[in-house]
Amino acid sequence: MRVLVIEDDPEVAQFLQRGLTAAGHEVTVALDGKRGLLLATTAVHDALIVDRMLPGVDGITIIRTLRASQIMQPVLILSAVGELDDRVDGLRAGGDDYLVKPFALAEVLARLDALARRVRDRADTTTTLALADLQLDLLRHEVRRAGRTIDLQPREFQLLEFLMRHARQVVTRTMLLEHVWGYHFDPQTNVIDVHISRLRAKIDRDQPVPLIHTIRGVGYRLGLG
Amino acid sequence: MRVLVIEDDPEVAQFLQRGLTAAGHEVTVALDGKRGLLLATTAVHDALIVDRMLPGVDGITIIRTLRASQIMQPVLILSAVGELDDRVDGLRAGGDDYLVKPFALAEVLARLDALARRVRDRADTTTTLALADLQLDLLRHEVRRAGRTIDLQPREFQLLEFLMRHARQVVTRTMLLEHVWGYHFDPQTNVIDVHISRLRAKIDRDQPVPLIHTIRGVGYRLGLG
DNA sequence: CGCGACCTGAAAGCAAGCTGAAGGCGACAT
DNA sequence: ATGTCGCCTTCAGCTTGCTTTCAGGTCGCG
Repeated sequence: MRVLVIEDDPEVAQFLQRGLTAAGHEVTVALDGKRGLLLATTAVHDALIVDRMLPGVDGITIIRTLRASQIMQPVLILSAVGELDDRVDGLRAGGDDYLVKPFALAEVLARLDALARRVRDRADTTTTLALADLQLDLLRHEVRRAGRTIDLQPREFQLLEFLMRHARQVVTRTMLLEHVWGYHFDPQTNVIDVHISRLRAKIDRDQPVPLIHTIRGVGYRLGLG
Repeated sequence: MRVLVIEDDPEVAQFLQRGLTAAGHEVTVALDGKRGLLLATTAVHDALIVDRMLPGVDGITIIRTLRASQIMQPVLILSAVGELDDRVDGLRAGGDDYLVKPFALAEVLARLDALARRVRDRADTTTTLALADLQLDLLRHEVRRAGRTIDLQPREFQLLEFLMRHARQVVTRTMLLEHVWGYHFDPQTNVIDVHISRLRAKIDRDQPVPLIHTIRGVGYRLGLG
């Protein structure tokens, strides 16, 4: 696991570097906020450990900046004892966990593992789209509703995939034509209606709760309610 | 900015009322939780200041109830000193910021501003139009008033969207004909009246505060008062 | 190479429900 | 008091979307 440590206290920094390296992680250390931010945005890491108090760019600011740039690596925040407001601010800014100095190495490792696990879980779900009791496995090319496997035609599968990637949002006919059919014009036929109808027959038929909803004059929406 | 203060200590309540009013805000005070919840759900506010400890309905309960009803006004929580778990609970329940007694007026004002800014930013990115307890989600094509989902016809939706994009402004009949109907002439019928009527029936019926107002001889205005 | 199964998209019939026109009533202002 | 303006209801026409059927094309298998 590649870990970036942003910590200005050289003693703490070295302690972390040694401990984490010994535990089999690959560690990069930044001794001030500016350099830390640079490394965080340019190099690749699996997790960040950031001190709350830093010279130059503040720890909270670093997290905020990263989150604003859609960089979602897990962040473990370090803080001096008893800084109550810090804790709240840190978590609000997008930190994932909090550790108060002084801390034991074992604790750092444990929290790091927990963060990594959380991220991994998140990553696993990217090959699988899910909504309510409907699941779509992209790798196995398989669709399930309420536990039953459902056979879909290629076009139907594409259609459902697009709908699930935009779950709960309204999807217009134009969007469907563009992304599912690859048309950049209106074919002047009711292809969409037909395939929605076929998809409905397989997904929603015999189900107590329909998932495909028509928004008259606009398009369709996949979701509850 | 309209602020609802829910605080049972009359001294603190008065302190806030005076200070906020002096700073140009419009302040409503509720001295107990029950009345506070009533006001929060019926009247319209830009922000709430809620005491953590209240007789009757608890502060955390109020927040939870509001959030469950999809009322997302920013909430600033007040709490006695050193109640650490409270702070966490409050934020978990959906509070936006925390202030520990005793506090300076300047701090209240600063946090209030910060909350307002944050909410404004949030609104920009989620493509959601909001006015009072009325929300219009363009992405999901969904309208909610006081937490209840409302079904609108396409034309009604367009009409409401236009009104919300010009909230608090007077919208003339000509503007509506042009932007909602696409007419560049007067159809000599009462189409607008009809649809305003239908919209009112869905938006304002059974609501304590009407949002659609007629400006006789001019047009309509969406807003309070 | 030929046959058959199957997928896809077009067309037509049908049902639902949205829209806009008209008329009567009520409210407001002068 | 009276006229004007706006509100609400009704109703018919028509748009919109759903479903079924059919034909062309493709792929796989023998």
